[in-house]
Amino acid sequence: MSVRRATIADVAREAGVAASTASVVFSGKTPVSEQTRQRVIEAAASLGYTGPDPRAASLRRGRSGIVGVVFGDRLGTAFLDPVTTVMMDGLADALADLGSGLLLLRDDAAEGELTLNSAPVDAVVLIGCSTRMRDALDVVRSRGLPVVVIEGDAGEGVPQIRLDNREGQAAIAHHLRELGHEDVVTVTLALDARREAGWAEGVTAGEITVDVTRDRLAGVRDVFPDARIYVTRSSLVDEGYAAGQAVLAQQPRPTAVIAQSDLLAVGVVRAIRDAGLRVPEDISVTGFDGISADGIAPLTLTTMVQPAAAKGRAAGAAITAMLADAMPASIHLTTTFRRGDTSAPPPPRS
Amino acid sequence: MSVRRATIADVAREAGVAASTASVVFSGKTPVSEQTRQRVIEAAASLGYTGPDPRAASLRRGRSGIVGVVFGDRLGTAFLDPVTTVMMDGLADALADLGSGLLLLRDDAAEGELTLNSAPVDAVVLIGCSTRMRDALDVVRSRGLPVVVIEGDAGEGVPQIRLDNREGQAAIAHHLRELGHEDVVTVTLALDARREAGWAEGVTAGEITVDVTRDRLAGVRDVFPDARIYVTRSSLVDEGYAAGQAVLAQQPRPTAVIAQSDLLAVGVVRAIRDAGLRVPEDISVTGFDGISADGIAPLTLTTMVQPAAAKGRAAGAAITAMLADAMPASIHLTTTFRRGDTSAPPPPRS
DNA sequence: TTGTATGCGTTATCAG
DNA sequence: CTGATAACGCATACAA
Repeated sequence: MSVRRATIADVAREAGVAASTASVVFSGKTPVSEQTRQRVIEAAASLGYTGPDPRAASLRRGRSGIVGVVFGDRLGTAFLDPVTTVMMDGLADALADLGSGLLLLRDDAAEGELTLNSAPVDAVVLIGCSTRMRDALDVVRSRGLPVVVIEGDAGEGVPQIRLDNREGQAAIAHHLRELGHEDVVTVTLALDARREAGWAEGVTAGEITVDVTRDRLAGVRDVFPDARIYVTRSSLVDEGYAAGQAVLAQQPRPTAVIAQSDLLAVGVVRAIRDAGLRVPEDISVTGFDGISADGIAPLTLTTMVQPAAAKGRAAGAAITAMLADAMPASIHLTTTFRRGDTSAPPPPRS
Repeated sequence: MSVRRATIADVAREAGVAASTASVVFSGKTPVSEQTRQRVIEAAASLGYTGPDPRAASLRRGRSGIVGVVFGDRLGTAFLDPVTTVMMDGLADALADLGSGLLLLRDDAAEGELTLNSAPVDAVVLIGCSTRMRDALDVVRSRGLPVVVIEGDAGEGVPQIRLDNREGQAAIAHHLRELGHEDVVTVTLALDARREAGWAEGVTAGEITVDVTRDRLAGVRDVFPDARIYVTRSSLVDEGYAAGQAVLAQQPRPTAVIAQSDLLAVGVVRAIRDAGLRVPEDISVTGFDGISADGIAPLTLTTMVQPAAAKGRAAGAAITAMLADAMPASIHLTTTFRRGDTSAPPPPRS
């Protein structure tokens, strides 16, 4: 069956032209007379030639048309997060304009797997910034590939796509303070790659390697320096539920819970309801992200809405610029406050 | 900065060995004396050489280590579906064992974009089977690439990963019939690429180009030949909600709704509740997929659970086999019934 | 507008 | 265990 595939040389011979001419017919980079074009097309058809071999073309051109996206998580976990999903969609859009495809890569690739330095990519997008991401950065640097970091700090020379996580989270905290809350708990995303869940009182910024977590926590502390802290492993409803249960077991019980993501917030709300308490009458709950958070009907979450698709598109635009040898500036996107009905004044002191 | 990257030839010269020897040091395919290995490693380090250029390597080897996955939808839409997400995770796992990465491709790629025939892929996974998928199949065939189809029929010679959609849906229908239901509505996924929503009474199997939709509908009709049919555009909670509203406007009102996906079912349940009716007392609702369907607490959906991750893994295994020149058999996975509490006997006739 | 020559960076093969 | 050689399939600069 696949004895040997026809090459452009075969096509050229069949059509009676030079290989370079045939090549040009397919790339369209140079004018070709209608007559020879036809001959080449026909020859190709008769030989079952369907266009240049992408491998050879990319060696010659020095470009593969592929952009690598590196995830810290398993793919399934990453895409479980609606923010990531929407962001990837924006990224795919922007890259489609560039004519590039998206190659999914993990940063913990084992021996023999396709890795950042065995993958034919023209550029790389790093998401988040765990410790392992640093290694990824080294690889990318030494290969001289353009790289953009979303929600993480990769040092100078690497454009970033950032969000005003601290300011946004502080805005939520202010909102709660103005409602009269004084005793709040914050439920955070993972602090580091170890991903352990539980109470973490005296944690300092230096111990937190995940930028998003650190910045949002700082925002809370700007307003509530003494907020108790419950750490989760990742942004999942179930994790939020467990956190909510832990919070309810606290004495005294806080009057508000500031969750670092909508998914976590949904879990917290559920836990509160299942315990026979009411949101927001007994406890207020806030989220972060502004995804459509199902599952707490008829309530809607008080949250900060982030432009997730724009984040992806911005990354794509930055990549486009870098491939054109321009050095794009880092981009700072902002969140907007959305008042839902999960926040209200605290219940009267008992 | 990037004046010119070092090549393996530079490294070999620096180390005082032949290029082929240096190559072997990196690939590990042939024994090399410890001494020369060291020399090569050092030479590489001093030149900043980080390993073979993937583009050149893949041209030479004839393999890129990349598997393309073709989606009919936008990426964001595809990953909005939890079944797809989980399946992709399984696929990524299986391919990681193979050492391959996942390239995301769309089947409606425009001019200049990276397409199935300009992408350096070793094999292809097609998901679903819209009409456009047929074109994708032609391309893949003419390039002689191994291809696997998930939940679609690509004709002979193409291994399929299938689900017992018809039998599974019939099992649900039987369950409802045994509870005493006689008047049911089924809320289906999209019939074709046009994706129009609304009632579709006399639709025949021939008019349905989406295999999943057709098969599940057939399952319903095996038990309820006269079931009314409401078509949605895609598997989303909101679509299910709209469908639910349409169903409630029907006269007479059915006693049960068979949704073709859990997400649709959740939407239907919400619509019913918002209309002031109860599930399952007034109307029973069933789903399909067995994903963790949030949003109808405290109920859990009566549904058919499908092995989504296994679907992805099976596809990966099939690809692995084909790349080893074996022709894998098609794989038929089965769903299992899960009784939740959204189904109950119909209310007494009024 | 077409053809000629050259090299992109590797790695398989085989002889030593 | 090491080295010489020959592709892999194409696209570009340049000459005709």
